[in-house]
Amino acid sequence: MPVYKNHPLKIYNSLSGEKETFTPIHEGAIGMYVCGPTVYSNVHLGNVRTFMSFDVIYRYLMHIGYKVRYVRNITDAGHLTDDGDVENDRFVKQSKLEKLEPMEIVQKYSVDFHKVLDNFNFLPPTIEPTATGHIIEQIELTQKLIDLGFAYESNGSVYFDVMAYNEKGLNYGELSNRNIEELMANTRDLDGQSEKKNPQDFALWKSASPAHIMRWNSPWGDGFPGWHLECTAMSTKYLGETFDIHGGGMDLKFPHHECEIAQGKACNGTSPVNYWMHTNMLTMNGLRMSKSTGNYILPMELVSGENTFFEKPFSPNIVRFCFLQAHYRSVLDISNDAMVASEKGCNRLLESYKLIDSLKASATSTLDIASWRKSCYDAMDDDFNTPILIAQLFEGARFINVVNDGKETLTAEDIELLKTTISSFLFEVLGINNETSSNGVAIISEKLKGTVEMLIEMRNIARANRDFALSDQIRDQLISLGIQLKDGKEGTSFNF
RNA sequence: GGCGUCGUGGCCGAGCGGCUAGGCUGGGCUCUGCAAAAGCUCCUACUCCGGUUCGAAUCCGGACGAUGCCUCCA
Repeated sequence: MPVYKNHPLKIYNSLSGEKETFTPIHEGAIGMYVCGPTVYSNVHLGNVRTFMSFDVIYRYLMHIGYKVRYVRNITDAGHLTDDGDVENDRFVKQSKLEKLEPMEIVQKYSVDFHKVLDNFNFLPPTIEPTATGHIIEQIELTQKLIDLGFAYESNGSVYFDVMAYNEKGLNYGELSNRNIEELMANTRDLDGQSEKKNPQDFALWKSASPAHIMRWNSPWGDGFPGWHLECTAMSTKYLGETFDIHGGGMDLKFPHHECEIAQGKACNGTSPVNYWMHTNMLTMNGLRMSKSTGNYILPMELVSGENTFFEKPFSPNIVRFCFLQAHYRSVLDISNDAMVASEKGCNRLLESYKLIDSLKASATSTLDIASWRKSCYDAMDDDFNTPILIAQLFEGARFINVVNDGKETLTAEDIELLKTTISSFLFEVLGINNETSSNGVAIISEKLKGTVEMLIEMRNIARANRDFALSDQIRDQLISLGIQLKDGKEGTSFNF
């Protein structure tokens, strides 16, 4: 029997507003689509949190035996800053600012995006399609929507007709709980909206002015695709007309995901997605991060320490651990205190794990490892509750420590079970990197290691001679260099 | 104004009708030449006001306060 059979997954579905028992369309296989970044600037830390949530979801689904096709797109065209103004193409705007070609902007920030994700130990998606690579599919979809009476052409642009959609008994607004009449009443008039029949109509294809560099030929003249359409085009192509999971940030719910549902239903008559998942926002020091207010930090600035918000650098491992200590549907606030707390906690987990191979097996176990292991799975099966999983891992760390102290006993089989459970959840599922040292710095040099060992030896001689002034001097000077000596029963060891 | 979400101990953060996570900080203990580090251990909170219930942080109503979306945004 496949492993996932033992794991009745519950997923909170944004569409119904309830936790639902997860049933994939195809036995044993899952199609998952997550809206990727628009590569016109550096990835936002909040972006990292969203993608990290889905990274862990992807990892867990595979861990319990599912075959997962994970599609995460890259938006490299068509994302306007203002739907009404063609000249607000993000890429064109940014290319003028940086004096680069639009595709140089795309390349620059795609590279940045992947670099950050590598640093944070992300698994790559199985397919990472780009909008510009799917222009033909988007043109075809646009044509289909026109043919079916869901879209109209106007001045070389094509818009989705929200009223026509609603008149056919389909319900625009079902995901975000919006009422179309109220939407109309509350929409501000924007410049350039005149070519739309209705302010709620959204662009499927945008006509490009002669000055516009990013342009493709279409039945309606030169132009570029609308943002909402690319996700429908790519998800349909790689995952089918209806697929299992679609994810993204909370703020994409409306209008982006709402539009995807409308496009999918209009084209295929069925809702494109069975389970909608939305991650919540990340705040810093209690405030929303935004460039304009200055409450803003780049992922790599957090790692390098080159910023004014945090007193020290934090390794990607610690950031990952911190993010996963909150549930993906909750707002998470990061601050110096929160990061320091995460660093200590994460290190405690990692340090205890190092002891597991030296644990002595006993004839009987006084701890119930099997039921503890089950509670780890229960946590993840309940809408991917990583905070509870982490709490359980701390319980596992305690098990190691009390057995190590001889206060409890474990059989060899239970020790092995404890080890594989911690390692599969901590490293494989949560994606914590076990290769780095406690503060995330890569392996120290042999020379430095030898030097510190020599100093420890000299200090031990001083201690044997009761020359505590000298021994304490060695200890204190090393600590001021960031090298922590640890006197234990087995001698002295050290930590960076 | 419309549609949502949320308010938990010093801090972060789960839980979401009874059994009251976890981390950090702080106290105690063990270890130690003394420390540090580490380990064990202790510290019972749910914005306010009503209501439902044998029983509410958890459900319902209201107030207040935060916050997201409604215009690009993870």
